[in-house]
Amino acid sequence: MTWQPNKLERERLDKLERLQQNGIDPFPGAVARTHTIEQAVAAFKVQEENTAASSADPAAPLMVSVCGRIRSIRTGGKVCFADLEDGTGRVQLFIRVDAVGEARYEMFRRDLDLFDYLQVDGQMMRTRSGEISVGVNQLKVLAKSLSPLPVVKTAEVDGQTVTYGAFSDTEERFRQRYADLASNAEVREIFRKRARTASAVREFLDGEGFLEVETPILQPIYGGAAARPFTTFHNQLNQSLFLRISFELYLKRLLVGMYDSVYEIGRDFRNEGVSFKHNPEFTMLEWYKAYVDYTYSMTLCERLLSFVAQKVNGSTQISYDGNLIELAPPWRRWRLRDAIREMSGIDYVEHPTAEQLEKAMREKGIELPPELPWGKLIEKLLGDFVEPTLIQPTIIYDYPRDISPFAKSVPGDPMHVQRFEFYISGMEMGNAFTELNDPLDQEQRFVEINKLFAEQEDDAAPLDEDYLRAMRYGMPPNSGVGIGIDRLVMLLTDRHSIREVLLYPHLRDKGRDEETEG
RNA sequence: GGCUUCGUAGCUCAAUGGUAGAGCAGCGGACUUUUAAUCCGUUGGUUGAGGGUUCAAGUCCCUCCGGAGUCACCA
Repeated sequence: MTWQPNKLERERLDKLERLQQNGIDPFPGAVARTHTIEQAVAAFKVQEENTAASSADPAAPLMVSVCGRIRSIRTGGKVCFADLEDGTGRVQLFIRVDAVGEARYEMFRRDLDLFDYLQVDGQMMRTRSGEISVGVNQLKVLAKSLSPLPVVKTAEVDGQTVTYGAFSDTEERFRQRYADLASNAEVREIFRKRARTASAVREFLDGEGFLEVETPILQPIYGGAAARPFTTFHNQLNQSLFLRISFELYLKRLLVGMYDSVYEIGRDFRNEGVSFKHNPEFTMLEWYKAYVDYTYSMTLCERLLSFVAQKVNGSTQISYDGNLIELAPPWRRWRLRDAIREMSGIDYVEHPTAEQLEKAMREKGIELPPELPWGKLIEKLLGDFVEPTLIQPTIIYDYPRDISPFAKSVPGDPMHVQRFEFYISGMEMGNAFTELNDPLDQEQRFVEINKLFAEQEDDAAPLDEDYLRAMRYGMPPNSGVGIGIDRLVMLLTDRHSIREVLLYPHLRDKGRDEETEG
């Protein structure tokens, strides 16, 4: 134990001791709660309405026992007010010395602190100013809070809620997420929405006849996306393993195994830089469905996001970064070539080699690292000129073949494949193909992509022979989609950093020196 | 990884190179319907860490740690 209590904490330790000396267990076990705070308040309102309607004899007092954390205290000589909060809401406590007795009243004033957990028994009532409260008859400490949380106060000023002293230090909020959650109710709401997002996705896909599956996170060969992996090691098997960078290849094997439609929601790991939209581990949704092509997937994406937004926020319209965004179908569909031509003035089809396209881009004054492959140049045009403008949901489709090794060609167009990405608020939200199911073509693509990588002096993903073997048994035509769930949650909660929608975003280690001391 | 910027009391923030401060919280007191409760009094600091310049450093310089932003990376 390396805890060195600060002055405030020592004060609380003293109170803890006083409670114990008075025979009070500050961390008792059993709790008899009759209502959540939300339930207690709701039941009281119902009772009030009934009483008003009947205008007969006043109803018997509504007795409740509620539990929660003390969020604020306003002490008086003979009467105290406090706010108690649990996971469902907040209610005021009205504590009179005559009701709880001198001893308990003094205990409350002297030895209880903000953020202690409390059980109170009493009747629901309204104070003179009309505030719904619990008129407390008995109170019991459930858990002493030894370290103080930030004290947040709010006030109504000109109809606006103004917050004072909110816990807002980004770093500490993420390092001590528990304190962030305890202190900031709106942060708790983010993760409720996140949970609703995941369950809405499942509800929708289950309803469409998809089967939810789980595939390996530890993989002997990684693949299915363009990313550097994390590596790890299995001691007993004496085997190097990779944390998956996508689910793609394992899910498509299941189509060979004759499941028609499968999906997985889970964690991907990519050993790359972090940014407002990148975390080393993130939650991905991928689905694959047999006998359809990417036009079907476009429709399903539109329907899925509308459904999820409706479930999570009660509307297909969302407000993000000050923009009103309509998720209901149909979304704009824009061919990649047209989008780039229109926004950048460059028609890459007229510059069909990397050398030609690079020259055209440099003539436009675009700065480029040397020797990018053709498809990467096109991605750069997309990222620089098109992506930031795509505020309303937009499906960009038909991508260059050389950066899309798992997508089927556009018939009669050797340059393009049946791939689309959809963008909302300038952010890539999903990536989809008509999946390549020709094992000979797939092998050729693997070879091509590895060659491309070799030229870039980058590590290519190892060739997955087993995946090719699976495909040789026969894979039905199909289309698959990958959607970043974290980014979707960002959209639905109007948060502009992925860290805000991850309970424990990755942060650099801090204070290692302190640990080595002990 | 590059560049920019930030790090001061438990929390939110001040402080021309010149005695480190405020509000909230805490502690003591007053108050039987308060609500950012109010009123009186009061405690609280290795200014992220280390070095340097200076008579004097929270402030200027260097290194390191951490955060944020941005660029790069992200078949």
